[in-house]
Amino acid sequence: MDIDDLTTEETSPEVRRARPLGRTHSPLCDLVTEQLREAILSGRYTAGERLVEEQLAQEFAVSRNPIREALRILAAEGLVEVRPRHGATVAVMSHQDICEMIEVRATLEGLNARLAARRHDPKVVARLERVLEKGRRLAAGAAPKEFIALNAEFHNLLAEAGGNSTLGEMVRSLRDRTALMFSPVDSVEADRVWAEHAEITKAVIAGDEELAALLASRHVVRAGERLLRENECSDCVRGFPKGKRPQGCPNDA
Amino acid sequence: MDIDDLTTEETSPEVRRARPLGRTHSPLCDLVTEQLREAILSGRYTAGERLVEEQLAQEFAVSRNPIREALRILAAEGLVEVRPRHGATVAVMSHQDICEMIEVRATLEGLNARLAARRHDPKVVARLERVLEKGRRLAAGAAPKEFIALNAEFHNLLAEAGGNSTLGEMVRSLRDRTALMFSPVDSVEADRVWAEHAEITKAVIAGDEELAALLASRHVVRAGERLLRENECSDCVRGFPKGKRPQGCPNDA
DNA sequence: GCAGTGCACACTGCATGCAGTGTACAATGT
DNA sequence: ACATTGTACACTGCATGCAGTGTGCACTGC
Repeated sequence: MDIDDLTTEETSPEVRRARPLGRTHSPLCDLVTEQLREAILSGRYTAGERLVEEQLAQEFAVSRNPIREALRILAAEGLVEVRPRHGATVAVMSHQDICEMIEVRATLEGLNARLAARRHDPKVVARLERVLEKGRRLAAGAAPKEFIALNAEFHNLLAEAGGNSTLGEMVRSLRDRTALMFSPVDSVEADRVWAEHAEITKAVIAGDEELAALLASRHVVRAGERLLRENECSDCVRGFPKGKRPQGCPNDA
Repeated sequence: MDIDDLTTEETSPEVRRARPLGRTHSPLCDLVTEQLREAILSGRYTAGERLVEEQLAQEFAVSRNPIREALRILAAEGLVEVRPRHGATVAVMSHQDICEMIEVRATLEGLNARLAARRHDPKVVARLERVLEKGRRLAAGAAPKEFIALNAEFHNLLAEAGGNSTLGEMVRSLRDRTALMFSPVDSVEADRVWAEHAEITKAVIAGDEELAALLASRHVVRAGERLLRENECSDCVRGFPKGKRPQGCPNDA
C-alpha cells in the first residue's frame, strides 16, 4: 500500500515536480492481480492449489473484494480456474492443453517473426541485439530465474518488433501459461535456445520473412517437444505430491 | 433469477430425476457477464459508451458487486476498457486494431482449417454439412441477425472440427471482437461468404490441409478487406454521432 | 472577459456483514 | 458393519455503506 506521502502538502507556490499521484497509484485490485499472476508464474502457488479468498485477503492485507476481482481477471486469462460456489484454483493443464497451446503459439510466433522481418525497424533491432548480447554473456551460467527473465525480455522485444500489439498480447499470454514448464533448463539447453534466438534475429534483420517465420515457429516446437517428452508418462504437467493432486488428475487414475 | 422450484421437496422415495439445481444455477456475476457481452456484441451498447456501475446495477436489478466482476472479465476479453477511477467504457477499436485482429484471425483460422482437414472426422463433417445446407437455403434471404447466428454456428463447428479447443477459444474471441463490423452484408456478399464456407468444407472433407488453410485464411482477409475499405476514411470503426465520440477519436481531429 | 479557487455532485474503490451453499464428520437407526 | 440423517464449519455470493477521487460549474478578484 504505497500511499505514504499524502501528508506532505504543497507549501511553496513554485512548481514542485510532484509526481502525479492520481495517475500513478494503481487500484488494489490491479496490484493483487499482478502479484498473484507473478506468484503463480513463479511457481509459488502450484497447479491445482486452492486459492481461498479470505486467506488471500489476509495475505495481501486487503478485503475480499479486490481479491475476487483479481481472480476473475486471472480466470479470464486462463491462469486460474473458478468453479461457482467452489472457489478458485490455480489452473491445471493437461497434456493435451499443452500440446494445443504449443501448436497455437508456434503459429503465432511464426507470424510475428514474419511481421518483424517485414518491418525490420532499425531501432527495435538495435535493442534486440543488445538483449541478445546480454544473453550471450550470461546464457549458460545464468540462474534459472534470470534466464527466464532474459528469455521473456527477448520475446517481448520480438513481439514489439512485429508491431502487432494484439498478436503480441496473445503470444505473451500463451507464453505465460506455458512458461511454468519451460523453466528448468540445463546449460546446454540454454545455449541452444539462445543460439536460436540469434538465428531468428539474423533473419529478421535480413528481412527474410520466410526464414524468420520458420525459425521462430520451430523454436517453440523444439522447446515444446522436450517438454512433452519429459511428461509423456504423466498427463498432468507438474509433479504433484501424492494426495495433494487436483481432483480429476489422471495421475490418480 | 430462475430459482423458482426450490419449494418442491422430494416427497416420494423413488428417484424423481429432479435436475441438479446446485450445478445448474449460475452466479449473478456470470449471468451479468453473458448478458452484457451479448448486449455489446449485438450493438445495444455502442463503442465508447460509458458503462456506469450503479446504472447497470439498477438495470440488472443486482448490486454493484457482480457488475464490477463482470466488467473486469469483459475487460480481460478486450470487449470493455476500464480506466482506474474513471470507470468502464465499451472498447473502441482503431483502424489499426482491426487490421491487427484480422491478421491474427486469418492466421488462426488457417491453422484451424488445416487441423480440421488433417482429422476430417466424419461425425463433425456431417454436422458441418448440415449447417452448410441450412445456410444455403437461407443465406441470401436471411435477416442480418439470422445470418450472423448462422455464420457463428458454422465457424464454431469448424473450430470443433479442428479439435484444438484453445485455438477455438481464441478465434471465437477474435470473431466476437470483429463481429460487430461484419454485420451488415448485402445478399450478394452473403452468397459469396456462404460459397466460401462450402469451399472450405470441401477441402476439409478431402483432407487437403494446404487448401483448407489457404481458403479459410483468405475467407477472413476478404471479409476484412471489404470492412477496411468501407472505413478507410474514418479511423474509428462505428459511426458515432458527432459530439458523442469517445475521447481521442481521430474523427474529431 | 478570464485565470484561479471553491464547492457540489457523480462515480469508483474498498471494507464489512450476512445469507446460502458445499463438505466433512459424528450421531443414529437398521 | 453400513447406509442415513443431522450438524457444524468453511467458504462463496451478494448487498450495503462510506471514504476518496474526478469533473463541471458557479464564484471571486482582477
